[in-house]
Amino acid sequence: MTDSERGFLLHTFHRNQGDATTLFGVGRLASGQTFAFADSRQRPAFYLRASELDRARPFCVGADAELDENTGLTTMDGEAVVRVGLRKVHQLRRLADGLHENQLRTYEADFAFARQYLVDRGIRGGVCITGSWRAGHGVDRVYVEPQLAPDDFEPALSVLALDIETPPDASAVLACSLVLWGGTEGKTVEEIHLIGPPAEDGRGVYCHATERDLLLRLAERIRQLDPDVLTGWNVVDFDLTVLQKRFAAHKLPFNLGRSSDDSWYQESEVWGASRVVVYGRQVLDAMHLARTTLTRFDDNRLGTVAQALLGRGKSLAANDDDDGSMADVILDAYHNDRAAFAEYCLEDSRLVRDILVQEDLIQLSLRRAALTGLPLERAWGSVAAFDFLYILGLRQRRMVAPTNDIDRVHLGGSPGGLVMPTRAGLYPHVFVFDFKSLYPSIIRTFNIDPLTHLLAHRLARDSTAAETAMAAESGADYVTEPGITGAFIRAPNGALFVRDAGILPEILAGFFDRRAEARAAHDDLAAYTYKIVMNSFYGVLATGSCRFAEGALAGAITGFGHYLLRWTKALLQDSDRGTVLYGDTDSLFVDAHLPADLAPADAHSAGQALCTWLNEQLATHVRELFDLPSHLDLEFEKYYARFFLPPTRGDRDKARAKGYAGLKVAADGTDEVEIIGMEAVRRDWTDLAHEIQRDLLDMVFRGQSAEALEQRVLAWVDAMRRGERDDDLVYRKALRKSVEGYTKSVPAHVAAARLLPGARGTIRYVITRDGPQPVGHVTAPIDYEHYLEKQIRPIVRTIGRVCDLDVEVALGGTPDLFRSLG
DNA sequence: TAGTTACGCAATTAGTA
DNA sequence: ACTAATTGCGTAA
Repeated sequence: MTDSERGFLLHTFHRNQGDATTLFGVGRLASGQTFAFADSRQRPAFYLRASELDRARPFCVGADAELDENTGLTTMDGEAVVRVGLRKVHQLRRLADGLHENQLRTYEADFAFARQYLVDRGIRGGVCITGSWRAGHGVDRVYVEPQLAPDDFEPALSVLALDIETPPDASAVLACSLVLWGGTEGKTVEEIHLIGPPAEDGRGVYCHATERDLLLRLAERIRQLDPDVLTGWNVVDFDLTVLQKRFAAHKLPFNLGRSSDDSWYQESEVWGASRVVVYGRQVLDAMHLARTTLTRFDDNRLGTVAQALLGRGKSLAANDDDDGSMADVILDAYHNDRAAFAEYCLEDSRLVRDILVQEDLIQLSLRRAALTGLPLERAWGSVAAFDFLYILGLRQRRMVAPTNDIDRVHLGGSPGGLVMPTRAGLYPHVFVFDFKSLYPSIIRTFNIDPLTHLLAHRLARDSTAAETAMAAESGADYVTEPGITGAFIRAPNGALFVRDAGILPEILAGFFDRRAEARAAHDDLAAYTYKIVMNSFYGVLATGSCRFAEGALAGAITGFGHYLLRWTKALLQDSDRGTVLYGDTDSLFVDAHLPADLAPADAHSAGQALCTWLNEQLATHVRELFDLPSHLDLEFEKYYARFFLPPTRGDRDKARAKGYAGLKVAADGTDEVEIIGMEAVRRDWTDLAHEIQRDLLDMVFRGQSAEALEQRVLAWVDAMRRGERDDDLVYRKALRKSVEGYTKSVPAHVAAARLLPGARGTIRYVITRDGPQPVGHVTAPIDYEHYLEKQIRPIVRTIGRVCDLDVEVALGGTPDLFRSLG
C-alpha cells in the first residue's frame, strides 16, 4: 500500500545493520495511527575543506570512506567542502579524531546520525511521509525507505504519568499507578497495580501475587496503553531507574517501548540531564519541566508544587514533615489501609497530570520541539535549539557548520546588562519604560550574527578599512562610539557586521512576525514559545558550549544595550521630560515631574505619550547614525504612584540595585503593592519577614504615620514572642552541593541538613536556642531573639530610611533620643 | 544530550591586634 | 575583640 500521510517524529535513532547503518524513526500520524520507518540509503557523513583533501586522503582510504567532491557546499568563510561518507558511526568518529590529531579541520563531524539525517532534509519533527507500508508489531505502520518531507503537523500526544511506591530504601516496587490522557481519541485511564492478595478493591485496582508478576504486567500494560510520552515526578532519576533495577533483579526484559529493544537509563553528572531512552516514545520529567518553565516554588516536591498550582497537595500528607516520616505513613497505609494506599499512589499521578494539563506543559514542550527541531526530551536545551536552527539557516545558504571545538578560540567573558547607580528614597509618580525583547531586537536591528561578523572582519582585513578592523580586534577592552565604518555596522565594542541579512536576524524576524500573528489569533502559548526561544539566543552566544558563540557577538549585543539605555536616559534629561531614577539592562524608571494630584488615567496617557515620542526619537537616531530601520520597541510598562528605592546596608543614601517596591496604579485607578528583589520575595527570608515587609510598605505607600507603623511592628513582635507565628519562622535554602561538599564554611542550612539522613534539595529549618534545626526534627525552643534581630530589625530599618520610623521604639526597646539630631 | 552577567546580603572564616 | 575577605544563595534582567 502506498500513500502520503502527515505525521510527527517522536524518536529517531540509528542501529548497525550488516555493513550499513540504518536510521529509524518512530512517530504519530495525523490519523492517530503510530508509524515507524527504516532507512539504510544514507551513510553517516561529515565534511572536510577541499583545500585539505590531499592531506586527508590517506586517512580516508584506510577507513573505506566515500568522497563527494561536488557537494556545492562551503564553510562559513566560503571555502568548498568535500563530503566524507562512512558505513558506520564509530568509523566516522575514529576518522574524525584521527584528522583532528593531524590538525585537519572537519565540519559537522560531531552530529548524531539522526540529526544529520534531519538537517539534510530540513525536518523539525513534522513530516510528510510517502511510501509503501505494512502492519507492524509495536506500531501500526512500518515504512521502509519512504520519502520524507518537512511538514508543520503537530499531533495530539497521549501521555502516561506513572508513580511507583517503594520501601524507603527503594529495594522493591510495592505498587505503581498509571494515569493516561490526551491522544487523538482522548482516551483516559486511572489505575493502580500493587502486590498483595486479591481483595474487594474498587475499579482500576489490580493486585499481583509477586513483584515479578507486577513488573511483567506493568510493562505489558504500558505497551498496551501505548503512550507517546511517559512522565511522572522525578520519573527519570527515581521511578524509571528503580524499575530498571527491579526488572534486572528479576532478569526480566525492561521494555516499555515500541520496538523490541530494552529501555535504558543514561546517568549524567549535570543535574536534570539524565535521561531514559524508551524506544519510540519520549520521557519528560514533570519535575524538571515545572522547574524550567514555571514560577519558582519553595521547593521541588510534588506536594509543594501541586499545592501552589492546584491548591491541593498529597492525600496522606496531612503534615508537612520531612520525607522520612512520610515514608513511614505510606508504608503503614500499604500494610493496614489498602484503600488509602491505593488512593495515595494514584493521587500522585493525578497531580502530575493536573499540573501538566493546567499549565499546558506538554503542549508547550511540543511547540518548542516543533519550532527548534529538537526531540521533546531535549526541547528545553537552549544551545541545542540555537544549534539546530542556525545550522538549518546555514544549509539554506549552502554552508556547513564547524565541528564543535574546531576553529574555536577561547571564549572570554563579556559585560552583561547595565545597572544605573541611584539614590535611595521614596518617590511619587514614576513611569517604568521597558525595551521589549531588548537583546533579540538589537540582534535584529544591528544584524548581529556569527556570519555577518565573520564576513565583515574578513572584508575589512582585505580592504582600506583594515586599520579600523585591526583596532577592533586588538582587544576586548576597545570601546568606540557605535556607527558606520565603511560599509559595515560598528558596535560599541568595536565589532563590525556586514549589512546583508544574517541568519540569526532572519530567524528572529520570522519569529517576531509569527509571534505577532499568534498574538492576533490569541494563541498565547505560541506567542510565549517564540518569545522564550528568542530570548535564549543572547545567552547561547555568550557560552563556551555553543559552537557559534563569540565574545565579540555577546559584547556587541550588551554594548548596544548599554548605549541605548544611556542614550534614552540622556534624551529624557536633556529634553527636560523626566529624571531617570533607576535603570537595569532594558528598563528605565522615570520621574516625569508630574503634578502631585494627578489622576491615574492622566498619568497613563502622559506615560503613553512620552513612550511614543521616545520611540520616534529612537527610530530617527538609528536611521541617522546607522542608516538602519529600528526594530527596537520601548514600552510604557507601568505607572507607580509611589516608588521606593531601598538603601544599601552600608550607605543609607545609596540605593540597592535590583531591588525596589512601588504602588502600581492602573489607568482605572486599581492599585497593587509590587515588590521586586527585596526580602519579601526571597525564599531565604522567612514568611514572617515577607509579611511584615509587605505590610509596612503598604502602610508607607498609603501615607500612614510613623507612629502607626511603630505600633504595627510592636504587634508583630508581640505575636511572634507569644508563639503565634512559629509556622512562619521557617528558612528555606537549597543545598547546591552534597552535604560533604561544604568544606570552606558551614552555613546554617548545612548545619541543619547534617541533622537529617540523606539530606538534599531545599532544606527547611528554624533557628533554635541550640542553633539551626531542620523542620520535623526540632528539639530546642525557638530563638525569638534571633528572629527579632535577623528578620524583623533589618526589615524595619530599611523602611525607617524613608518614613522617620524609630526602629528602637518599633522593636520595643529604648527610644532613640538623638533621632532628630541624626 | 551545559543560556548569560550583575548584584546584595548574611554568615563564616581568616587575619590583625 | 575587632575588621576584612570569602563563601553561598537567591534574585533581576
